[in-house]
Amino acid sequence: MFALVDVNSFYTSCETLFRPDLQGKPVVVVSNNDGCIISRSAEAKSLGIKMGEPFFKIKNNTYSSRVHIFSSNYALYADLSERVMQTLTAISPSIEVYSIDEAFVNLSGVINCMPLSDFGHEMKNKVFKNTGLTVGVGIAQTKTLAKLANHAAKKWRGTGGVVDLSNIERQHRLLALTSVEDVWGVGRRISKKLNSMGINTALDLVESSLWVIRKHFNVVLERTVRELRGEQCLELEEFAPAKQQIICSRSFGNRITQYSDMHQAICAYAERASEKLRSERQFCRFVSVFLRTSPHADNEVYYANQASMKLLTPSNDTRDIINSATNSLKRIWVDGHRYMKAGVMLADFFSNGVAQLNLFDDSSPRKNSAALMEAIDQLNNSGKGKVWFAGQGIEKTWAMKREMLSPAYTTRYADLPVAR
DNA sequence: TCTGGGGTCCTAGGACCC
DNA sequence: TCTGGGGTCCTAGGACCC
Repeated sequence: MFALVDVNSFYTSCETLFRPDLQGKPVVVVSNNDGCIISRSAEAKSLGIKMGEPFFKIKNNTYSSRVHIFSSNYALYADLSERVMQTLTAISPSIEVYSIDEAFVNLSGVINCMPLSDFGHEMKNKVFKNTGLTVGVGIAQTKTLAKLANHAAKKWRGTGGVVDLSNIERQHRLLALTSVEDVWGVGRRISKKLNSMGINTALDLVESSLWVIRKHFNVVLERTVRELRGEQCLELEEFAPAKQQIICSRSFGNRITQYSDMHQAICAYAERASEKLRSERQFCRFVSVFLRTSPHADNEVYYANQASMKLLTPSNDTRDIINSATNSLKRIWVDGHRYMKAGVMLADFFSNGVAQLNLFDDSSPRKNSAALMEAIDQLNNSGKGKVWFAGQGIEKTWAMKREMLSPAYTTRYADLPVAR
């Protein structure tokens, strides 16, 4: 048995946690660069504010003066997420952290101690006690069914935020009430195609033949159907598998038109990507850079391009990554565009041990590279100060917009809330 | 004026091998 | 006239997730 536990309106709840005056009011969090709505309090939802809606479009709506808006504060959300996960880890056999605000919990053996829904309430109460955040809990035989149960726990107040789907009849009743697009793994495209085949509810999907699903779609959807039937196809992944790619990309606060600005941005992204790579204890051989103008600007020529390089030897030295990223940038930069976004992608990873020197590589690996990178990472993680490579510059005129950012309540001494 | 930032998996098709 | 039957690896693109 699995439980899926997730925090209600996670980002928004993190914000109101430290602003009790805003509880019960419409609150939203917008994406990086203050672009789109990405989290809404219940009150904001009932105003009709949609997920993913561009912020500038609702800015001047009649209700907007009543809505409290926050820029994304990932330092805050990541810290609170960790506290939620720690609480769940402490009381359950094992968990898989699935995203910043949700986890699958392994419930094996729990049934010998107490009814599963009681355990669900216990998780909910413990998380609330430790963090002040409210979670929803869905319990079932497979991950996909647990997701469905969680969905129901959110939707119907009478459930008290916990739904146990162990009972097959209850399962079928819920399947009949759920439309296919609310099933985990069924997105917009597939649900449209399913609808055209007369498959509208999750129950329709469960009752359709596996052969037909496999023929018209693929093995992924077949697995979803099996999971909805109670056949476990997806395991609990307690330990995150090694990443296959690392991307660092951002939209710019203002459009970039100067090469020197773009060069700075690419250096900054390359540096951040290298940090992530080292924290994964990996070395990469593939470094790619992309940039693009706005796809929404009708009166401008759209330009998007990407270039990549293969390093002769796998590396996680920031200097190597910056070198090859800026080399690629030179090849795709075109004057005269108003660039909106750019990024750096790393791939083709090697673990420490298998990094092998290239027979024909003239340049020997950099001396003391590992020690230097470790020193930099330690300085930057110590809270004592920040060092960076000169390429990214000091005045980052291209940096993203975060005009409504809340304090780093839990991760910066100066921002600690004061209790009176 | 203004539209996020990450990821994964699968499939089809091309190039190549014997 | 007539052209097999296996494979592998790589890439691009499409679908999905949060």
